[in-house]
Amino acid sequence: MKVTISDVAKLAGVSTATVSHTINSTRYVSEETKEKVYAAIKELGYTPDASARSFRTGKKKTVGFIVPDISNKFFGTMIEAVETCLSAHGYHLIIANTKENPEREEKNIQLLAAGLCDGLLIASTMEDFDRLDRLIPAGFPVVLVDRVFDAKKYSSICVSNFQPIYRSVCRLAGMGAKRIGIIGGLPRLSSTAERISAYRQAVADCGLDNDEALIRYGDSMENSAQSCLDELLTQNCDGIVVCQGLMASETIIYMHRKGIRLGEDIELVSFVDYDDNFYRLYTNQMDTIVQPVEELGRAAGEQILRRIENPEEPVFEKVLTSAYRPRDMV
Amino acid sequence: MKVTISDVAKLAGVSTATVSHTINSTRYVSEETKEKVYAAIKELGYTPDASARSFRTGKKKTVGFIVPDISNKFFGTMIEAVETCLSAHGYHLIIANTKENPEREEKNIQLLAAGLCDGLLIASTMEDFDRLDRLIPAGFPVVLVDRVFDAKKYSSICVSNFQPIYRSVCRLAGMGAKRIGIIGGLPRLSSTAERISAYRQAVADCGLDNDEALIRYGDSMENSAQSCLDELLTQNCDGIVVCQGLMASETIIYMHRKGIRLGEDIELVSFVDYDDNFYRLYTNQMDTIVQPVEELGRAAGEQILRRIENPEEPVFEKVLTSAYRPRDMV
DNA sequence: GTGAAAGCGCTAACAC
DNA sequence: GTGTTAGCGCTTTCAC
Repeated sequence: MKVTISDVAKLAGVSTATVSHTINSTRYVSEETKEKVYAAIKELGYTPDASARSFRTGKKKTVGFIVPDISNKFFGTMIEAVETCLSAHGYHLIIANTKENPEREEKNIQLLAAGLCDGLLIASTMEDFDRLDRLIPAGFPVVLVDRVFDAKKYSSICVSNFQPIYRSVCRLAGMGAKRIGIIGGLPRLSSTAERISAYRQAVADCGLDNDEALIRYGDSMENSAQSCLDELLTQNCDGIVVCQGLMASETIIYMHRKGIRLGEDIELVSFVDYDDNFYRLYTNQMDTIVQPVEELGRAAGEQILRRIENPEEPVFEKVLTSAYRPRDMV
Repeated sequence: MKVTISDVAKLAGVSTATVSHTINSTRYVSEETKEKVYAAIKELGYTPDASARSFRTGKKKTVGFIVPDISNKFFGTMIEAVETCLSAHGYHLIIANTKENPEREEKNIQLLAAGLCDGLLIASTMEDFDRLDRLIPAGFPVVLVDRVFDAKKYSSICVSNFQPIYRSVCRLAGMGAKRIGIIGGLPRLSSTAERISAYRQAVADCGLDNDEALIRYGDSMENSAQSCLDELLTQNCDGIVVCQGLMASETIIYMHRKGIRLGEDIELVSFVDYDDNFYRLYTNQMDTIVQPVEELGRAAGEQILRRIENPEEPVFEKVLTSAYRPRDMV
């Protein structure tokens, strides 16, 4: 049978209160009493029941993370950073995968906010802030990660998207490109919107061909870049900007297969995944943009812990910056 | 304030028992009572408290997964498959990252087994089965994943490692290689041991150079392959077998940098990560071994659910097979 | 077809 | 310096 705190108390000849205070260091207990308690605990092999404890205290010591795509290296690395931060503070991480599906996100948020976690990290795939907002109980600690909304209701950690894309277009123009295409992520996401608007502005500023057909959207999942590339090539692109790591590697493979040489037949700039070996071989043929994923994860972890332990603090927003890496000079 | 089941009962004019039975469909409730209950729930915005529920029932509806390296694509894909399976059955996934550190594994197992989860999936980094075994409360549902032990105490899902490595060596020999090196993973892991023993046997069977200096071990983390490769090249290897995906991509990059041509200057076979674009460009220059990661994750999820819901079933062992992909004929 | 009430294991307020 | 005890929100047995 399960051994409870009263078994320990009985064997140690003390009250349950003393046992509780001993193991939690929550009030003074004399050395000799402590020893008796620990001896009893050891003898019985007692472990405090975590669910009784969270029930009683209302603290679960867990944080939920709503992720759009676990198997994506960008989020995998982020999850790792989040977990490292949380476990250092005695918290556990519960993962929910949405596969960029708003319905799944909806269901998961409800489930996790209903007493399973103390707080929620959300990299949302929703277009509509109100739809997301409605799912969250008043006062429940939430931090938005990577994808944010105009409404500044929740704390957020994200990466600035405007500058690197603007610069990409300018650099491609500087290399002589005239018709620059762009492959964005899901159109409904804030990050995509920001990137596309940077693209438009740079195209205008640099006096390049302004053509809606040059703007394509993928879904950042497997095999979504290919059709975009087909379309862009029929538009006679001489430069391409890709907004996401997985689609970047698909682009490189596509060019390879078609015998199109990067940096010669076509110029490429792309967001790439941090620490993915794939890109190491192409850094002399294309510019890359690297997001500070680990920092994103760490900051998200720190923020949600703050909100959990101190819910009254004002909303906090952090915008990190990506590293723009011009191609290596050969 | 928090709305509880008694608030609902009061407003609906019924007992808490009826509310509970209504929302759980656990005994007959008349249509009109049901309606009253649901109306009250809606009016008050009631959500049953998950931790009270798990406390009461003893069921947490969560499974813990002890993972050696979350950011590794192999495990990322596996986690995704596990999560998909669990969430389809109303379970949540709690992730703990060990970074191949036995102490972290020890701590995490204790934490997760102490009332946080209904069961545990473990891809262990331990060498010693007893050390692992001691951490697990009697009767606690556990399924070992990917890395197993000789003691058949727990159910397990793994991939056979012998045959693909044996075949690798034979194929390289068939291409004329005489001095075949191998880069294994962490020496303490069952998977590594199995692979190295397959290598040894094939080397003997094919009459190749049998030289301990040709056997190197990496740790499957970033930048662990390089020093192994340096050593193997000074041994005048003409064929190399790499036992892990991340180290495989490092090997390819290494060869690139040194100007060593795969399939010409040196022959290569490697375990590669499922669905990683990186390898797509090299399938005509090397043989690849692809493990059924998704199936591994799915099977692990299914198995742990079975053990949770039916703990008396006998121990179950499943061994999946990897796909050996000879290089593409050009 | 429904209600009353016990009690899961723990923490913490109050009492001494 | 330690003990007594109420009660967290829910499920479930027993009773009618």
